[in-house]
Amino acid sequence: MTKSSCGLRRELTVGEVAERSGVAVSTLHFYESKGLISSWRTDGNQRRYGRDVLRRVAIIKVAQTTGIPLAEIRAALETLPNSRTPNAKDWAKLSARWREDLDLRIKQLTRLRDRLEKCIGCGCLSMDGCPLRNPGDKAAEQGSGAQYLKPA
Amino acid sequence: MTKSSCGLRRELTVGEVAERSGVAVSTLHFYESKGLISSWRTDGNQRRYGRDVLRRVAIIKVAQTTGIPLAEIRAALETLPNSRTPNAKDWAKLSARWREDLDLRIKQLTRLRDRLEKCIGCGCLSMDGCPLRNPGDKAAEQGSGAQYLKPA
DNA sequence: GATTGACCTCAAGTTAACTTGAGCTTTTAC
DNA sequence: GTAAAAGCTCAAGTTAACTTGAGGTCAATC
Repeated sequence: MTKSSCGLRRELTVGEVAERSGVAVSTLHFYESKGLISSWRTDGNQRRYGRDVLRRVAIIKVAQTTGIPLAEIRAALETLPNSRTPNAKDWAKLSARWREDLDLRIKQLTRLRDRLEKCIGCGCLSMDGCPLRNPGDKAAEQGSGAQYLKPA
Repeated sequence: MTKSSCGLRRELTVGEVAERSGVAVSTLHFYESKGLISSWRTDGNQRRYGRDVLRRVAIIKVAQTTGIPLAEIRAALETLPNSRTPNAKDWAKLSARWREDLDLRIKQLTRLRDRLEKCIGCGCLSMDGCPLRNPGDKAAEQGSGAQYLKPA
């Protein structure tokens, strides 16, 4: 902080990124180990980040609120160019990708809500043919873990 | 199955419940251990379930698709009377409770989608004041685990 | 120049929601 | 009446997404 009063210093330390992005240092290490973000090292082996890491982290967190697992987020982030700093267009593509997911998820939840309204009071929920139980409930059928919108 | 051709036999074995509800036997054991469902035992120590367990399981699975954790689901299920078999009104109350959650969740996701649209392409995402990052992002700020709609 | 705070690595712990497995008992079916 | 199928218990394993801890280094400060 004292090192330079220039607000546009290029490199960020892990602590700075943590503070500005609101995630723990350990989480940043973790994300890096998972390939979600990247850094380079100083002579003393300390991580340094480019400013776009802040946006990446922001995106990661936003995507997570929709229920998208890190693996999916990682895959999406990999579509960003890593030879150059991603520009507005690159981010917009990502945005579009998730917008679809979000739209789908919203649609699913809305349908679910309407069915809930219709079905829960009646007897059909325990029957095989209940619209609440059956189509659209595929995700729930598949074993463990948190469900989320399917990649496609 | 052969024991009685009467479709309305009261008691269900764990295997029957598993088959009809689409969850594994181990999952039913697990739910029971977590207090989400209950059963009584035969002389031979085997579980027997009332028919309403099917509805409970259905409800559990439906609630899970919205991202509600089992602990929350359990709490909601506890509002059901356990002295008697829940009736339509009881289930309707549950329905209402989750309907609110669903509405909220849908609203959140919709807002998120709109913000994503507006923000991701521009530079604000990396800034503290970005509407995408800040209000409504409380859930994401709080450490680990899958985020979901807050109980209230 | 020494102390203190920020970093580093790597292993292990944590929570949710289950699944798998071992070893043993009950039922059902032929 | 016996063998296979279905159950039971309890412990341990699994995945995701992190956190915590131990033990050691780097760097900014008085």
